[in-house]
Amino acid sequence: MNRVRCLVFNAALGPLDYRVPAGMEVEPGSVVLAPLGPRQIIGVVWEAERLPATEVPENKLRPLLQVLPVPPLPAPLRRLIEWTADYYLAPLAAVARMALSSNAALQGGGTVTEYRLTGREPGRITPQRAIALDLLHDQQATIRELSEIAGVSDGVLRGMVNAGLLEAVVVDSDRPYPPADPHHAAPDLSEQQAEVAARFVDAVKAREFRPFLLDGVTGSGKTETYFEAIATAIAAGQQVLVLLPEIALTETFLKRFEERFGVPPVTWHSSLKASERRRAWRAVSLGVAQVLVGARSALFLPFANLGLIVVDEAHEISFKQDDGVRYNARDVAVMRARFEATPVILASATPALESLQMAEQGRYERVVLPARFGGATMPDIRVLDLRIDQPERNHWIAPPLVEALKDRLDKGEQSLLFLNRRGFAPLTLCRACGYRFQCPNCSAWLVEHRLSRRLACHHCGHEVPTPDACPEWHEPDCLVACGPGVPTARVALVTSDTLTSPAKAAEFVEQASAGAIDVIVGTQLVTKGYHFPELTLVGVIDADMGLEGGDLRAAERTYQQVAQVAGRAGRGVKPGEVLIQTRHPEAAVIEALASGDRDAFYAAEAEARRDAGAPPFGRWAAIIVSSEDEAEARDAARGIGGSAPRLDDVLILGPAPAPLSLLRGRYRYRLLINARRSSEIQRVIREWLEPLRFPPGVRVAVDIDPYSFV
DNA sequence: ATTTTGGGCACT
DNA sequence: GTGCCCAAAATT
Repeated sequence: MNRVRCLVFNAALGPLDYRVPAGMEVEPGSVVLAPLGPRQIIGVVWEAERLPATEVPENKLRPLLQVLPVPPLPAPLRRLIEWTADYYLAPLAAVARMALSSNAALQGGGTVTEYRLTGREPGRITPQRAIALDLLHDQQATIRELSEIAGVSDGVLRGMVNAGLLEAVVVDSDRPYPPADPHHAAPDLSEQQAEVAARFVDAVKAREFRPFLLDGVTGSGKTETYFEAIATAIAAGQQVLVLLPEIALTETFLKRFEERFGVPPVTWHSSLKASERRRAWRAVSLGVAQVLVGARSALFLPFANLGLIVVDEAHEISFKQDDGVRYNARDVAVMRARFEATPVILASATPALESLQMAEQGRYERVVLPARFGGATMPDIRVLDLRIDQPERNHWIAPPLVEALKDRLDKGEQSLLFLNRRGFAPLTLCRACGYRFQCPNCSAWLVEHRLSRRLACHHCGHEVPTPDACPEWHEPDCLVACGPGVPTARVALVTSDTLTSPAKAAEFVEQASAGAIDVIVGTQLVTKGYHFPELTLVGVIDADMGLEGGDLRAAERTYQQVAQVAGRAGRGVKPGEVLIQTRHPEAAVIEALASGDRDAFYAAEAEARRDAGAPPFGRWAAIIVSSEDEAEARDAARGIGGSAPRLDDVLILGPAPAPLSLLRGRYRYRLLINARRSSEIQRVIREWLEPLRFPPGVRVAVDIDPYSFV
């Protein structure tokens, strides 16, 4: 009897055993269609040999229906999935699912039918058709995607197909990508760059696990050095995975890649169309995609022949996934490199303390690129004490920064204002009573999107039209948006809300490079990747944001963000200037920034972390309990707290309402666990939670090494 | 997660 | 007995 154990998706179930019918060939990693009750679900064969036939009797086994026409998940990826599930206390199936991230690709090659406007003169035009005609210019996608884009039903679009307004285009999902040429434009490297590149190239040639920490200031030419490693890998017929923290950054990367290799790399991010996703997934799994650049979800793609992994901006906290499987793509990337036996390069101008510590222990090879490439100098950094230089009422910018902005406007140079807060949109409040609008589903304030005249929640997407008056005061026009107060100028907003796609990012870069923008106002996004020669002034609006909050990594993040954004100034021939607004000029972070003493900052930060038992010297974990019913969530959390193990080296805090105590309509409570570096915190939590049972509707999630503390 | 089941209850 | 609602159990 041929029995296999499968991970099944679509369900919160453990592995299930199935019978392999005669004539069907499966092996570990095979993607299969299996019966489950009356349904059919997709699963992966996980174990095929030496299964104990104990628990499920032979006669209960049902036969697998089909092996899907894709290569089995390779052994190194299966090991990675098991490691991730084990380390982050996540269900195996949930992790494995991340590897099968294109349902369409699982059906094999073949074609997808997409539609585009024909440009024919419409005869009968209905309001819905007018909307579609207006919004679908230059779009080509499936009916379902077009109806999403235009906001009309698919019936409208099908009607337009019949009326000849939309035409079908058959797209082959296995059409090859144009090959990248490792010798297309060999770069002119500095001596230092050449040395670094040679070390990477050697590691790729040796095809062994070697983790590198590439530590180089902004503008030192890190990208060029790892491009040489990429060239070596693709010349040897291997695949390369490049992870970037934000999809908005890919556009700059794509340009540089194309200049070096002649063609853009394959991309992977959440806004890919189904047909693109299918094409990329298949090319990766068949081993024909040479270089794939993507966001953290690309990490679990089933590469057939991986030869190198690069994690750029490796310090970025967006590599930490904060829902579903809560993994840190930076760390998992290193594990993947270990299992695949390839080098991995973590590149950053401001490495995470954890990464520096690994380098110090000799577990990562630290590679340093100190000089700014092309002779550009580091900008002058000046600290503005907001307690002395106070901004005008309802404005954020201190007079000296306003003066500096005006000066750049007069000279025709560009400025950048950096807000290190989530979302730029100004807070809308009533000028009379101070009323603020709160999201009904989340414990968060709504922020204004001025273009659409709507108030929106960043967490759940709840939106309402901006009202004319405060609901408490009823005075018309009493609502004001507290804005930055930028002097009259052509201003561009750069946030993850405005740059939602690579195309929009490209448009912004083009405008800014052409000098069509005087002042760029942005959040984290603007801190890296962009290179504008006319940008000579950087203003940091509020360097203190988060410093008082007690967040474990607040100081490090502030340091990283300000150092990165400062690196935007003076990248051309003109020298740059950076003004930092703060209420705490005496804080270690601010002093380190002002004096440019990076080592002093890291030393102070390491000391603080050691005292707090925080990573990399101690370990934290969180247990998050959520339910739509607040009392139910609280009771479940108390139940967990009540059965907490008493251990000498493990400190358990809470339960307390989680930082976002209401998120997407669910009430959340949290317990925090702090333990020594050497303790097996995962085992403790597993044994603690395993015997507990919760009412349906209560979800319990574990976050190993959480990033959001506030 | 989704579907099936089975118990309790009102109604005929 | 039948229909209906809801909670509990099963899904290999």
